[in-house]
Amino acid sequence: MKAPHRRRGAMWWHGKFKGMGYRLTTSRQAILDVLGESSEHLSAEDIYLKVHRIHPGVGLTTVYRTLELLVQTGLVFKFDFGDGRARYELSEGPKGARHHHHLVCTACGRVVDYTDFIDEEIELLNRTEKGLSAKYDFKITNHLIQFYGLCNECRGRS
Amino acid sequence: MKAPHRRRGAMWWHGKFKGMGYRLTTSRQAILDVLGESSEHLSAEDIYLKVHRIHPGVGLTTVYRTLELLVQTGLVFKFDFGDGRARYELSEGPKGARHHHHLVCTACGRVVDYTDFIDEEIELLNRTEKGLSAKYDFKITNHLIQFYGLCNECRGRS
DNA sequence: AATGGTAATGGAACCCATTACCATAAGGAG
DNA sequence: CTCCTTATGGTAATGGGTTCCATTACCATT
Ligand SMILES: [Mn+2]
Ligand SMILES: [Mn+2]
Ligand SMILES: [Zn+2]
Ligand SMILES: [Zn+2]
Repeated sequence: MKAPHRRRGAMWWHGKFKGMGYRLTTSRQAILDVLGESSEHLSAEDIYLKVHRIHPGVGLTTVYRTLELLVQTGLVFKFDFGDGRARYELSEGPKGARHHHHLVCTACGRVVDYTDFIDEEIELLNRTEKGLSAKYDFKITNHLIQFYGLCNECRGRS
Repeated sequence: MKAPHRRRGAMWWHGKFKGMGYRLTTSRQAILDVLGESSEHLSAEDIYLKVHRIHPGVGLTTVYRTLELLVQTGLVFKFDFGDGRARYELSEGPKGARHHHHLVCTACGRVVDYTDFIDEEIELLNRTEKGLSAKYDFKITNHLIQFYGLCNECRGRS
């Protein structure tokens, strides 16, 4: 049941984490694990509940604190899809192959990950980032791209 | 003081609004005016206060309701820059020349509008939107692009 | 093993932007 | 003017997210 190859994945945080002077505690491990295992867009409470099933001692406050920390260090992305809560996603797995953008249905809230067309996007993004960095003297570290519209189902009724 | 050329601008909502069966009331006018006159990223309360100076009768609730309506009809964009409140911006003036993207400093919250490099972006966006529409059967109506980083000032201290 | 200082934690109190209510005031068609 | 729908404002409630503070876990030294 427990995918054994996860063990490998569990390692790659270690470096980045302790490297920045933070402790890799059980709670933090647990939260990272939950994020690593899920392919959905989890809210803080979602994560809290999942973590809670295995580590009932972990409090919601710690989840919030840890998430903030993870976002700060760049390990996790924080999104706002318009329902009142923030959503979190591991920024990328051991192999940096998870980067993607989002497609959001403004009617039902459905969110679709997509990685198609990224090649061209990446190319342009890099150029744009470079240009913007220079012109506005910003050190750009990240970007957010989301498309909004109506999914097939929600379009199915005038 | 009152820019008289605004009169012209005030007209173009009329159509879209009444066309959709909504009344163009004084409150709504006032809110649209405030949005049209400001070049900043106003929060609901910002708008409320500005409107309040001229129309003390307008309540905060109405501001929220109106903003939601305006967002729904596409007249206004709603943004989340990471401070706890939503920000609103007229989607575009009479001449559709205001569309822009954002550059956000993750340290101090500064937000910069930019319209440079948009040409290429638009080109790619259109292609991407077309592709995504087809592949995921989404009717794409809008997009959001933001770059995150550190502004010159915030970078000025390790 | 005992000690001491710092980082981390949990639970409850709190904050505050946004919503839900509900009673009242317009707007407008006939 | 009358009836009916839409819009409004004030206030109470909601609910994610934070702050506080007393308690623990961690780690390096005596
Ligand atoms: Mn995603
Ligand atoms: Mn802007
Ligand atoms: Zn939908
Ligand atoms: Zn800054």
